Amino acid sequence: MNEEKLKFYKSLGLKLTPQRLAILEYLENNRSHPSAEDIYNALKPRFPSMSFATVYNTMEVLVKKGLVKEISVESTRKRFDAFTHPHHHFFCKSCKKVIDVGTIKNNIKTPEELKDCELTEYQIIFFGLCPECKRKGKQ
Amino acid sequence: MNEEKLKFYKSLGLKLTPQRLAILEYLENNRSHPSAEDIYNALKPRFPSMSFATVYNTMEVLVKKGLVKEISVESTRKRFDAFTHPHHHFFCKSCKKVIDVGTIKNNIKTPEELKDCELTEYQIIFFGLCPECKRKGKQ
DNA sequence: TTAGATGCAAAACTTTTGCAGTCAC
DNA sequence: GTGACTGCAAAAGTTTTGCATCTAA
Repeated sequence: MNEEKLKFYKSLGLKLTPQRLAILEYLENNRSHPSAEDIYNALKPRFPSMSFATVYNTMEVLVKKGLVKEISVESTRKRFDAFTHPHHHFFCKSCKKVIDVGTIKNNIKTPEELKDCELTEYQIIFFGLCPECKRKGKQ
Repeated sequence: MNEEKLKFYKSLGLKLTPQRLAILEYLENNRSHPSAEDIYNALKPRFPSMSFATVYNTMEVLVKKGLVKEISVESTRKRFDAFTHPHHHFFCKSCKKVIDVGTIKNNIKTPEELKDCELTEYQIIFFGLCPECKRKGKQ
């Protein structure tokens, strides 16, 4: 990880432990929208003593700092997304893969039903089968 | 529940046990997008012996028959929606309430990234604070 | 009569919590 | 040195599973 990034992370008030750096590095090079377990498994070889508590704690901090988003594609576990530019998602019902989708051209207006709400964002999630699962005839 | 509905449910091949009828009735008059526990708690008084297994089993069947949808607004538990006309959702980050939103006027085109996928549907979820939580200054 | 549903309990899976020890700053 | 982080283990919350019993059709 380069100096600039390290400075940036420190400027956010993050205490940069080896575990956190490893998580940040893993997320940087990753568009797979990993679950907590994915992160844990990926880092286990380098940090055999690392615990789930550390993963969850770190992810909570990163979400608070705005570096990571939780996405609600699966209804029974969290998936994390470190690509924070506005975009949307596709979720494969068969293999649970998530694919990034660029922003939608036509702007979506605030619906009438929500005029008294305080809106912070919206997500669009497409569902179906990814190319691989489609080809394999999954459903 | 009227005759017509009963016939309709039977025509789907549903075995209509008292518990199932109660769940169907509960869902019919309900736009709160209940969790499994909400359903369980609502029916417990009438069916003190009912179990979670029955709730989950029934919901699985109803989802398969297309009478109910699972919605992914929370990432740690399922929420069910028995209103099957096309629509979208708002999720209050504070009180977890879900509000129905009508379909969006401008059609959303299939994104280029997904041209090789088999798409079955898309969901739009708005996030923020509902009017009550906004007024109370929640966050 | 019987395929399929129920109820119960145990297990599985994911996330959260408390706390003692440790470490980045 | 100190506040924040880590690791561990236990607990909490949700969903799934196996199986004996029961029941709607």
